[in-house]
Amino acid sequence: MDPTRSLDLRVDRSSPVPLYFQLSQQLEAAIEHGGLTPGSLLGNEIELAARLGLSRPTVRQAIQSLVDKGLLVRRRGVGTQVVHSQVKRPLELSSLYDDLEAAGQRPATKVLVNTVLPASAAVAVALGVPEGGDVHRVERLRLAHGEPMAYLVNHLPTGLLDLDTEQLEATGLYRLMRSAGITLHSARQSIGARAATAGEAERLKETEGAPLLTMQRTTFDDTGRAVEFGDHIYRPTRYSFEFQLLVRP
Amino acid sequence: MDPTRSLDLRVDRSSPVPLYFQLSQQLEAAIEHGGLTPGSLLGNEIELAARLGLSRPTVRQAIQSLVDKGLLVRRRGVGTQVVHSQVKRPLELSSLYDDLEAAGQRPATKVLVNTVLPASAAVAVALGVPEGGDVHRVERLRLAHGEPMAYLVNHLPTGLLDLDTEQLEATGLYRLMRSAGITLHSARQSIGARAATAGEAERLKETEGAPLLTMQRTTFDDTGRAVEFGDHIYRPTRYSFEFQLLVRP
DNA sequence: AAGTGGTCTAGACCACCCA
DNA sequence: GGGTGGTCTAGACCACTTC
Repeated sequence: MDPTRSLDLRVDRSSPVPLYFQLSQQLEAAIEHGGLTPGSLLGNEIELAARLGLSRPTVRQAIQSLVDKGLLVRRRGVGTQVVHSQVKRPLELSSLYDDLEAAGQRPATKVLVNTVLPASAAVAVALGVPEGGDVHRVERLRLAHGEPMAYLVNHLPTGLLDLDTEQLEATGLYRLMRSAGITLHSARQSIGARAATAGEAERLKETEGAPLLTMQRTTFDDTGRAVEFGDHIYRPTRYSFEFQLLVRP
Repeated sequence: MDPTRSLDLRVDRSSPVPLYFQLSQQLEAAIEHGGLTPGSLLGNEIELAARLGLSRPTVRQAIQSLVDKGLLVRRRGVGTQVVHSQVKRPLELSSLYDDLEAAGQRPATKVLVNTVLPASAAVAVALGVPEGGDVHRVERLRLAHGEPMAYLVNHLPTGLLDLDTEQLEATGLYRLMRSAGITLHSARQSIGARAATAGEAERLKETEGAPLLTMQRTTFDDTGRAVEFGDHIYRPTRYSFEFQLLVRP
């Protein structure tokens, strides 16, 4: 019992890293690497706090962060248990570029359009800018192994970001935004499907009428400004949306 | 400044509802109803705590829960701000039934198959049960306004739940599971698209080759057991997946 | 320099679960 | 009844932002 006993947990009080974070990282690593097996009960919080020389609230904060990630479950009167695996990561604001890179696909991007033009009505509504005002428009073709995977149309407000075509081909849009100091906060997404038009079919090497996976997304920064509106189509034989959801308690 | 001053916040110490929760509910209601407008800065935590007769950690817990919901943003050295709207709810483990009901569509369900049979290899892997062992299989057609919207195939382990056909037609599977005492914890989803087969087209009143939206989902309870595996197809002209994502800080 | 949130402590009592 | 997590207090010091 109390598998944390054999874990060599320790905190460094001279580190600038918060104590609760040091602890949660070590517990997460132990869960990842098998030191804490699924289903096992952690020892109680008070004893754990005493062993580490921490206060109980600090230990609770560490444990709570792992509960929020779905790695641990607490039951009153019972204890804290490691979730029976299969749970990996909750959904993040995913970037196709990052997804492909994580899958070892070495994505390539062709920037087809990179311009500034007047906002259409739909774009103006999505971004919260005046209709007819200037917005960036970027059209990109994303390829993996030389095969087209997705056709990405994005609109962005002007003045937020330099949209350099070379950078757009070297990385993803989200990384560009983050490195420009934009703090992404939330996004509203809609995923659907429809038949390819003749033009879409040609760009994606599909046939007219072939099923396409579609996504529309508006992304907001932490002040609530819309910073990006995307209208994307994917070849469903090459791409699907995979994600993990946590039920909020 | 400090718009919380005009808000008539109060807590009831005789209530069994936690104080931090009482406070977070009142703040959330104020955000919802316009008492706290987007962008406005809440007064500082210490003063708020003093005004309510609470300790600072309790007030922080209330505020933190709204930060987790994406309604507030904290900035060190600055203060706590109401997010500029447009943010509504983060993604939840959605039930098609609930989604339709929320949209005022009064969904109808036809149970086409409700049986127990040996698990196929794919079902066995998804549910973590032995191949060839007994599992429930449920096939349902979901309709709105008399039009078919989705064809739902679900497999469940036996022994968890009574699957009564009448109840399945009156409500959603998730509600049945919850009322059977199952605590849903997480789900792994995959959303894609493909062309309809002849059989699928007939069931959904589409034509062969028409684009379909597909979802596969495995749902886990809080012990990590797989409690449900679903393989669903949707008519993309009638249904799309809409959701809000929060970026984890 | 002043004000904010971020972290941390050392206690306390309660509600719930299980034997 | 004994042990668990859930809630709560009244302080303290620090890091960061803004002026």
